[in-house]
Order: sequence, then structure tokens, then C-alpha cells
Amino acid sequence: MNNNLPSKYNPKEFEERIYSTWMEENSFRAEVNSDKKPFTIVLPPPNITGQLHMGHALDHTLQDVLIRWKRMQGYEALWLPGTDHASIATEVKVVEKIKNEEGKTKEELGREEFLKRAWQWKDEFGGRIVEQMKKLGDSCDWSRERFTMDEGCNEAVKEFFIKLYDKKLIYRGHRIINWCPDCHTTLSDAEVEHEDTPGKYYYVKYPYVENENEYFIVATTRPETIFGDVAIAAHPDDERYKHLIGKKVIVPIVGREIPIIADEYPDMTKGTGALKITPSHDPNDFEIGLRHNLEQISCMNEDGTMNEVAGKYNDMDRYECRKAFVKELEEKGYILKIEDTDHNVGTCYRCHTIVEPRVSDQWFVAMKDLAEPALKAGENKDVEFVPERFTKIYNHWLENIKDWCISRQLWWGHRIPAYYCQECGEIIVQKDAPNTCSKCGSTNIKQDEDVLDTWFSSGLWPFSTLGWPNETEDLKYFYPTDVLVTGYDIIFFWVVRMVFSALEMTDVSPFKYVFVHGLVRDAEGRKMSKSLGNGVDPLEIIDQYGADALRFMLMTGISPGNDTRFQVEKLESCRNFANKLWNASRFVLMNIEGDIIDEKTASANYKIEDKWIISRVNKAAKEMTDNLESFELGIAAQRIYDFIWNEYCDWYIEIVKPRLYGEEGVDKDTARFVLIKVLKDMLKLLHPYMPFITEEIWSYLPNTDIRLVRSSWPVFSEEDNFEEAEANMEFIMEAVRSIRNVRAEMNVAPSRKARAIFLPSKDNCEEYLLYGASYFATLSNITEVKIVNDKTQIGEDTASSVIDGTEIYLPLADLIDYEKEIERLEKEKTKLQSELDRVNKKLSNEKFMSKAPENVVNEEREKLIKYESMMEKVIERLQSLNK
RNA sequence: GGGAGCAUAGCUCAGCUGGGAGAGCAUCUGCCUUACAAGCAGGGGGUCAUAGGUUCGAGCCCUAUUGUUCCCACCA
Repeated sequence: MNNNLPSKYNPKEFEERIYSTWMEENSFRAEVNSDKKPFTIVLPPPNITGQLHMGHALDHTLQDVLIRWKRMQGYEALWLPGTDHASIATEVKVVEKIKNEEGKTKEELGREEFLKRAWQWKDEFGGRIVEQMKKLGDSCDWSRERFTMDEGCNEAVKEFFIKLYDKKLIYRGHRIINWCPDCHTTLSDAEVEHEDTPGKYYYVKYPYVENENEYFIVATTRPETIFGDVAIAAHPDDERYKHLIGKKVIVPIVGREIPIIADEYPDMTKGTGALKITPSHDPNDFEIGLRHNLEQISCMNEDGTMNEVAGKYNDMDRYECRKAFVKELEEKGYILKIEDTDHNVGTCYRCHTIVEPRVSDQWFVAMKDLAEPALKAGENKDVEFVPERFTKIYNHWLENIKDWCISRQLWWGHRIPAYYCQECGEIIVQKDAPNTCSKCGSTNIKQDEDVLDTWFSSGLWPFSTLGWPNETEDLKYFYPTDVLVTGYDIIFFWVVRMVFSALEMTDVSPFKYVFVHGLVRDAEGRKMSKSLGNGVDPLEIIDQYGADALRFMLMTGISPGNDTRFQVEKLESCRNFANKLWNASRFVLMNIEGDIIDEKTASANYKIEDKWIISRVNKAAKEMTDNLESFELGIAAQRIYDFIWNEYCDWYIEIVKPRLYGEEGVDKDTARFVLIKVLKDMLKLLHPYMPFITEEIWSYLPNTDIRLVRSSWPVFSEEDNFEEAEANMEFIMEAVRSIRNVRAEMNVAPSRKARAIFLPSKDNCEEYLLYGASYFATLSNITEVKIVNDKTQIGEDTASSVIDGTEIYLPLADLIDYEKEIERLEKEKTKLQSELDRVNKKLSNEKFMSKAPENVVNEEREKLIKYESMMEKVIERLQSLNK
């Protein structure tokens, strides 16, 4: 045991060291252990391209609090970490790097070489975020760290793909998909972000074939797609166009003759009520095209430039073409008018390029059959959202889900396990490349060039990381997991997919609870973003204030599912809290020498304040546990903060000082025992939130043969519950507050000693007032306490106050300012009167008396008696002063 | 167009199943009291957005309104 806790709280001196100790001692390792119940959280894997940001810090701290708490509660607690290959995000970065360093495109480099570079990137930067997580204190079981493209995960992805394919839930389709011209790949619907952008309605004239001097007017926001027009559609019930159905018009400039067709889709009330149909460039038009067997004419290339269909605009960028083509249309008289409008356009969630719908051959997951069980799991509460309202979002998305496009024209990722026979066109889906075609026997076989959507593999994360598809011990023991912690921004991307993937493959929901949190915003409430440059780097904060302060800041004043702001003031107050705890612990350590007596001896000698503080920490443990059970981490944090600062430091330590400074003996030993006992409990209760400082202090305490991280969570014990002591202590504390208040209001210098005379109004109060004499001395500089039972025994020139149970008089002789005294008493009187009014109003309300529960009525009655008695005393006092 | 969140002290936010409005910061007063000035003690400050309703009782439940933020959506 070492008593020399450094005099300054400096997290830099111990945070890293503590973490190394935990690592060396395998403190976070979870084992398959049939004697204990498992508790599992799987970390949402951060991208290997990523740096730890405030969002991670919040997300991870929430998980770390939960897992540390459960670990202390005696669960076999597993927090499984890992990283995500982040197909598109990483590929973009690697492409950029190659361009900068080697001056080459990925095509120039070739697939194999490119992948080599990507793995190098992974090796170089993939570990970066892991190191940052350690600084934050994440108590992950690093021995189980996984990567979405490691061998096991690859196996899982293939297994999943093949199983779905065999069940016809994965199919290859020629469909319209979202295409990012910049990333050169497809995107799923979830990966498209919609942004309101200013645009224009172009009302274009389509001349009739029969009579080129008359026109059919159609509005479009995207005139450059006119090259792909194959029809004009109007609603069959639209009186304006009924007679025109079947007639033909000419696409301006292009010269193609296209029919006017009838379809239910056009909305008669919108625009001109008729639509130009371009199946290759619009999802709705695509559907209409299928219904009417229309040709699909694409007028664009993969990179967003026009193709030969656009004639002289070939190779021109789509937006350049729009300008030029509109100009030509105008010049040739094909534009009726142009109106300004706000247009909602889809953009790529990675590069924010405007997405171009495109028809191509892709792989899809048929969602209908997968969505249903997922919806049911929500209904049956197999999976529950915290807070509950996110269930709606989840349901809404699943109810409106469309088939999921999973193929990506990228190289970094899981290559699709589909093989095409170049001879007969047979598609073979299996784990390893076939040597010969199963149909024609040809050896000319090529694997699909595409990789899978990142989220296809992330969806398997909760079970692929535990060994699936193999029936491993880990999978059997730790799966399904207990809680998934994540931000509301990736419910669609990820949570939904994990649920349906797990239900399909493992028949159970992958987790019981989804604990949803919000965003960390900047001090002005703005989203932190690179473009705004308002991001706060958690590592800098840790460096400056310590990880504990950052963690505590993120955990206090938050409520589930809501956003929170990053404020330096709050951070400072949390650092100050750590400092407070540090100093309190230093005080305790300075005052314990030698052996600590045993609990039995101590408990036989508990004084009222000992019982009080023990009872209080006991209650704090109970309340915090309740809060944590219901995911109210912010409330629990506030609870331990209040206990440590307000009860332990401000009251108990101050009260106990005279005993520590006094003679050796059992009384002093008991005080030391209680100081340590309670300090240990509160370190435990705080540990999930502030793991470093608590572990560090713990290491200095006597009789701690086990690390705090592995110690036991305090449980409420009836033995340590002292209701009476709490009530009596509260009475003494109230008296102290009252004396302090009188002294302050009467401007009595703190250094000035004073006497106090009590006139108790309740039977047992005398005992505690006498007992409290020493408290009054230390806590309010009262050197002499006198109890009287008669007003005549109180001299002149006193200041006074009334609390429940006693009147308090402070003889202050020359210091007494009677006007102030009266003022003070009047204030008290007003306060009491308003209380009395409220109580009386209730008690005289017949309906209240008859309908309110008995205990509530009784409480009000007791209040009435209390306030009436106090009021009486105040009035008497005022009368005597006014004489 | 559909849905959701938020509106409480000067600021940022808590307030769990309805039963006397809280914290941090800021502010005012007094204290360098031998754990801590990153501190101690005391004080001021809120018709809980508005209007109705349910209830003996509403910050909390219901309805509407206003403001604000966000999510979803194929509307020319």
C-alpha cells in the first residue's frame, strides 16, 4: 500500500499506464463460462479510413459504461471490437493516394496491384482508430478483434450470399439503379441522400407527327434526358389528352417519333398532367416502360457525360449538355417557358455527386420475405428500441423497403461469389471458383467483377464475429447479443440489415435492445463537419483534460436518442469533478495510517453520521442500478456526481474531521473505516464512467487485492440501510444550514465564533441537537450550544430562525441589526404562508380528500402541522421584535 | 406530401411510471477554514411555448396552434 497519492490531479500521469495494466492483466477478456451469464455488446465497427471523432467518443463511452457495469455485476461481459473495410470510402481514399503518389489510375494499376495497395492502407491506418479507442478507455476484448474482410467474415459473407441465392432471395436483374458518376458504382437506395436544390421546369414542345405546327407540351427538369425519350404518358381519365392517346409526336431536334400512351401514373393535377417517358434515366419511367414494353434508350456514359445518342453533344458533361441543349431548343422555338423550382435531387452519400439513375445488370436481394420477420421481431419485442419511438422509423422503413442492390463496381470489398461460363452463359454461385462449367463442361469461366455493398457484410457482424457459420462455442455462449448501441443515423443502413440477416441465418434477433443515441453537435448546435471545420478532436480533449473528463461530459445531461452539444464549460466542470474526487481521496489517504479495523468492530461503533453516509451510498447504488437497467445513463451519472460532491465531500468529510484530528481510539478508527468503505463504494459506482481515475485511486487504497475493473458492483443491502439515522442527520444538517444562513444574512464574519441556543419543539430533537454540538462547531463556527425549554432563558440581542423541530437563536450582541432580522423573518413568513396556502387549499378540497390516495393526504396533513408550528414560532418572534 | 424530436433559470440541458420546479456554467455576497480557489459558505433568478381538455391534482397524459430541428418520399 502506498499512501502518497500525488498532490495534483494529472490524468496524463496515469491514464496510459492504467490502460496498459488492464491489457497486461487481460482485464477485458471474456471467456466461455457456463457458471456465469454472458452479456454481449458488439461494437459498431468503425471504418478503417476513420479517425476517432466525437460521435465515436459518445457511442463508445455509452457502450463502455454498460459493459464495465455489467462486468462488475458479475456477468461474463464481452465487448467485441473490430473495424469495417468500408468498401467505397476506402477505395476512394486509396485511389486518391495512388494518384498522388504514383500518378496512376486504378485501372492503370490493375485489380491485383490495387488490392495490394488497399491492404497496405489497411495495415497502415486500420490500427490507428484502435489505438485511439484505447486512449478513450474502451474495455474491449481485443483478443477477439475482427475485421469485416478477415477470413472468417469472408466465409460468412459467402455463406450468406449462397444461402440467399439458393432460396432465390438473391437474384441478378436488369433494372434501373442509382449510379454515382464520380465513384463509378451503383448505390443502394439508403446510400442516396436527397437534397433540395434550385432547378428549373422546362416546358418543351413536342410537335405532332400528323401536324408539325401543333405541339404537345411536357414539362421536365432534366432536358438532357430528352435524347432518351421513348413516349409521352398521360392519365387515361384525363379529358385533355384522352383523344390524343395513340397519336405520335416528334422528339424535338432528335427527330424520333414516339407514341402518346395512357398510364395510371401521371398526376392530372401536376404540371401539364403529362410526362415524357425516359425509361433509362428515371425509375418511374422505367416502370412505365416495362408496363408498355418500351425501348430503353440510354443517352449517358458511366461518368455522367453524354453518349453518341446525344449526337453532337456526345462526350459533353450532362450539365453542360443541359445548358447547350436548352439553348438550342430555345433557338429553334421548342421551349414554351422556363420556371424556377426547387428540385429534390438524389446525391451520393460519399461524394455528394448527383446520382444518375441507370439501367444495368446488377445483383439484388429480394426484400419482401426478409422484411416480414424483421417487422414481426419488432412487434413481438424480440428486438426493442430505446427510446421506443425509433421502432416507428424501423417499421416504416421495412414496410416500404424495395429490393436491395448489393453489387458495387468497386474492387475493395467482398467479391461476389458468382461465376459465369463464357461458353454457355451458365451462372454458378458457390464459394470457390469452379474448374469447369457444371452445364457445358467448359473451363472458360470468369468470376463476377463486382464486390458487395459494405453493409452486406456489416449486416452479419453480430454473428460473423462470433464464428458463424461455424457452430463455435463463442457463438453458442455469447449469441444473441444483448445490446446494440448506435446513432440514429445508421438505423437504415445497418440495424435493419443486421436484424433481417440474423433472423434469416440464425433464427433469432441479433440483439435484444437497440440503444439509440444522438449526435454530438458543436457549442452552437451545428453538426460537426469537415467542411465547417467545427469538429472537435477527442484526442486533443483527452490530452488536455483527460479521458475521464471527456467521458463524463458526454454522459451527463444527456437523454436517450437526443443530440447533445459539446461545451468546453461542461468539460471543465467534469474535469473539476475529477479533481474534487482526487483531492477527497488524497484527504482520506492522508488520514489513514496502519490497519483498518474490521467491519464488525466498526459497525458496533457507528455514529449517526457514519450510518447516514453508509445509508446514502447504499441508496445511491440502488438508484444508479435502476437507472442503468433502464438505460438512463445520464441520470445515473448525475446521481454519483451529487453523492460524491455534495454528500461525501461537503458533509461527511467535513463532519468527520474533528474525529480524525482527535485522539486515537475506536471512534477515530471507525471514522477511517467508514471513509474507506464509502470511498470504495463510490469509486465502484463511478468506475464505468471514469475508469482511469477510479482505478488509479483504487490502487492506493488498503485491502484491494483485485483491480477495480474486475471488482463487484455495489448492491443495496438492508444491513446498510439506516432510515432513522438519515432522518436525524437531515435534521442536524438543516440546523447547520439554518445557522449558516443566519450568519451570512446578518453579515457575521465567518471567523467570528458564536453561541447557539435551541428551543426544541419536538421531543427527540434535543438529543440530536446536543449530539450535534460538535457539528455546529466545525460546520458553522458555533462554539457553545445550549438547549432551553423556555423562551425566558434566551437573552436579548439574538438573531433567530425556525426549522422543523426547533427554534434557533444566535446571541450576537452588537452585531444584531434588528431591521435586517425582521426582514429575514418576514421573508420566512411569506415563504411559510405560501406553503400553508397550498396545503390548506388541498386539504379543504373535498374532492382531493375523497379521491387522492391516503398516503398523499396524510403527507399533506403532516406538512400542515409542521408549517403551522413553524409559522407560529415565526410570528411570535416577529411580535416580540416589533415591540 | 408523410413522420418524428425539441420548446423548462441569462446560456446549455436533466426532470424515470402525473403528487411540493433541478444541475452545470454565468451572476451577486462573504471567505486563501491545514483534501481541493479546478475550492468553501450563502443568495438572486423560472405563470415549464400558446390555447383548450382529462384529473382531486399536469412540466409530465390528450387535442389544437405557433416556432424550431431532423428523417422519409418517384411527383413532371
